[in-house]
Amino acid sequence: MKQRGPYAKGTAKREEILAVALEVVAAKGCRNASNREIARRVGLSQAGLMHYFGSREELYMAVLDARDHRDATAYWDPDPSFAGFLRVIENNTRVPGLVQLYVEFSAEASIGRHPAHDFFRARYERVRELSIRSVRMAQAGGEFGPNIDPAVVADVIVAAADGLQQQWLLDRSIDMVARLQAMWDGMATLSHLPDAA
Amino acid sequence: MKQRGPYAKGTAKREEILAVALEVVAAKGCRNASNREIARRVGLSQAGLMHYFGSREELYMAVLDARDHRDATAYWDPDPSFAGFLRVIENNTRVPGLVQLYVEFSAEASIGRHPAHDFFRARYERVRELSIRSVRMAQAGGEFGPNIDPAVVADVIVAAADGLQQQWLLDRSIDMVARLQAMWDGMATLSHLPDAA
DNA sequence: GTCTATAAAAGGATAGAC
DNA sequence: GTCTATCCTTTTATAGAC
Repeated sequence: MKQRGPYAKGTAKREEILAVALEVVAAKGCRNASNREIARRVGLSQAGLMHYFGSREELYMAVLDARDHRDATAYWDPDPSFAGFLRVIENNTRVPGLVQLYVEFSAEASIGRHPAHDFFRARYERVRELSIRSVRMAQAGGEFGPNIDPAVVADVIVAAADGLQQQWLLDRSIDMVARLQAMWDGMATLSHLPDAA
Repeated sequence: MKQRGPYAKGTAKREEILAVALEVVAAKGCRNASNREIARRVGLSQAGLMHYFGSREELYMAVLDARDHRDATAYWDPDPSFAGFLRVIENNTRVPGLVQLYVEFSAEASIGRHPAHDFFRARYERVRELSIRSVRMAQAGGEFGPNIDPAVVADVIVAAADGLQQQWLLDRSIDMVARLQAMWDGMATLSHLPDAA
């Protein structure tokens, strides 16, 4: 995985910036994190930082994108099921900075003309498709019955995961995985009934 | 309900400020809304605005608090059930500014030392209790069976509602009520099984 | 690739007059 | 209650040297 050639240093620095950005966000929140402080902590001037990421928004998008790629490699790709999804959530409890950034920045970006608006819309579509796929897998395996719309289940699963992350930020004792599991079981049961949604 | 006496004008102005704050947040998002613009739109100087609300955070807390009181009066108090909860959600689709503010500001406040941190923790506790109560009511009425922890259901319901609001901000065609209803039905079904959570 | 310097704006908050 | 005036801070972003 190691980078070679003339870009090795630049790539390493980029990685370092992404990591430090996360620390600052974890400590002060995304709204009150500043490029200046991230630059200072990474041993760069603010202008130096902007050389790597053209704007605050691009930086945060890059952080979240890197996370998604790591999660895909570690959890989704080897196991594109609900169990894999739960592992992603469980892993999130180890990176509170990322959860803080995701919750805060995606909320900020939900306004119409935000620079990251399309980024989050596209991300949501992707996650939704993955989630639908996991429901279909469960249907194929018999865990879920046929009498439920996978899209409805997927939307609710993703929504609950997002909402639980908000709750978890306020109270770290919340067991996100257990609650998602209970919900999944409920929807699975419902899907076997003849008159399900 | 009309205010009398020496505070009538001050109260009316407060109300006006709360409403205008909402418009600005709806248009630019909570992060990029400024006290200056809110003040300008309400025909006040920024210093004048600060006379009513000591800080940006207090203003936004007041907006959300007023909403909660309205919702309680209109929906919760007459009907503290899941149906009442759904009516609150359905009503939210008519006030996108409030949803934007809630999602964005609560995310910002989830950081430890934020001025509104305690406000949101307390609010979450309140909503959670209400939600638990609605599950217990459903158990008493037989819609829910006894084999499920009302707190687990309540947490997931609240989480899904929050998460669906995020989704809805990005895509207004999402039917939050239908999805919450499907989820509720799933948990209800599960609760009748002997081996539920 | 990194810095210095600086722009240019906006932010929240306060003091004190009326 | 409201304004003017002002403060100080902070922000992102750019220009141009090295």
